[in-house]
Amino acid sequence: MLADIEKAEVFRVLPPDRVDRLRPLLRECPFERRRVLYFEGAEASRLWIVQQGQIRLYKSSARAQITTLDVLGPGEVFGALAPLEQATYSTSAEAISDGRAWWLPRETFLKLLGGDPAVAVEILRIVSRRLIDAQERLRSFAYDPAPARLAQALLQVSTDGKATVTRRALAEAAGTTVETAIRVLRRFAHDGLVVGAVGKIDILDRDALEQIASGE
Amino acid sequence: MLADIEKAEVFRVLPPDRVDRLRPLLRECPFERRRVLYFEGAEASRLWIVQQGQIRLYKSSARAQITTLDVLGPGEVFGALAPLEQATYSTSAEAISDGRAWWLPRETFLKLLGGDPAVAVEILRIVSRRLIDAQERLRSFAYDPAPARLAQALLQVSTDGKATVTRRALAEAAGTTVETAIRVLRRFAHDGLVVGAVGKIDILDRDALEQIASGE
DNA sequence: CCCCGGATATGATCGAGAGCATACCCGACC
DNA sequence: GGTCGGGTATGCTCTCGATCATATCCGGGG
Repeated sequence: MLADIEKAEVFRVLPPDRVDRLRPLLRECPFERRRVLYFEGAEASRLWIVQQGQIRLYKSSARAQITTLDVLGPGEVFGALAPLEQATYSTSAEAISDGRAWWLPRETFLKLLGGDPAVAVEILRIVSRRLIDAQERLRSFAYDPAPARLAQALLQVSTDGKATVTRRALAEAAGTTVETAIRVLRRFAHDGLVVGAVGKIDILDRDALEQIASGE
Repeated sequence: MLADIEKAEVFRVLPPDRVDRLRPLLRECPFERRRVLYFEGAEASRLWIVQQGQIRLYKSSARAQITTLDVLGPGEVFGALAPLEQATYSTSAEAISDGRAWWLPRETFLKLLGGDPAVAVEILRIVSRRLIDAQERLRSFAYDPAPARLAQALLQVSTDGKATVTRRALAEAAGTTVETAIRVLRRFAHDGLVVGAVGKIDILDRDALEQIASGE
């Protein structure tokens, strides 16, 4: 839970008085698990900031194939980040837990961007980091086998050795199928690397997983 | 060939006098085909701008597996784009033709960024677009079969129905092997979609290729 | 002129993983 | 208590594409 937007990654850089002027412009929006905040292709009218809970950004193809691109937690921004002409969301956004978000109109955000280099540089920093991540995942998707990608996804979502995540969610983050995710995780469990339960995986041997994640 | 940097995507937004002050800070650097401008992981000390020729950004894994992430032409920027603390290049950059580039020191660029919202917003626009592309490619790599990815790569690099590209280069852009690229392109040729030569592919049926690229 | 490296081409093999079917478990809800 | 849906589990099959091997063509350099 994030008490205030002054802690959010976008607005950290602003002096307190600037944040104060911003506060009345923000709307709050509670969301429940599975709620889709927006779909890919819709008009990108809002910049969102997670206050509480988690949001995943994903893309879907034909035949219900889904790729999870990013999972965001409190303080992280998403939505109408790009100052591009064609203002449509490039991904869909779905809540993976109950929570709460702020949003502000794209226009307001763009004005903010153009008015203050600090904000623009901060957003650039955020987007750059995501680009670098995406490029690394691209390399991984091109050449790493499914177990490596699953190990990466698992390490990614785990916080201190524990991951609350279904096999399906892992599969969608790793670009594979539920069946493969289940089989690979069973093998990990058999080899003593993890212990699995329903919707939950505990990591026993992080080093070994990292080994596998980096391609043996 | 780009006559002047005022046409480059980064500096388009600057008024002429700002560009004039910038000009003395730029260095020129000629490069020949296959020259590597920098390697992934090296200190990101320069922002580069293509003046003439083409540069590809790529990542390599173990066993000489290479993924081409982007191909840049005149006016496009690359290199130390991200205002992050750990200033290392996140990809390698190699010339795929003879050409020429400008560069300016990362510090100079960062000062420029912080000093002018217009520049920061422009860079943000560029990086955002690349992020959106990378995300779409990620989806594609996760689920599209090799022929679809190859068709995409071919359409990407072709300029009005003609592509000057080797099978290997296409394979590296599509995340597959040379052999597969060759076989798939042969099939395309057999089906009358393209005609191939050494280092060159002409598109005959763009619609059909787009059909295949989007997953049949 | 010969040699070498890179590009294209093609055959043979083989395995990872997708796809499909089925089954079990369990919590939610009627 | 019964039903239903989602998550996990497992077997079987089959295809795509990676891998390995080999061959041809061609341009450039000694």
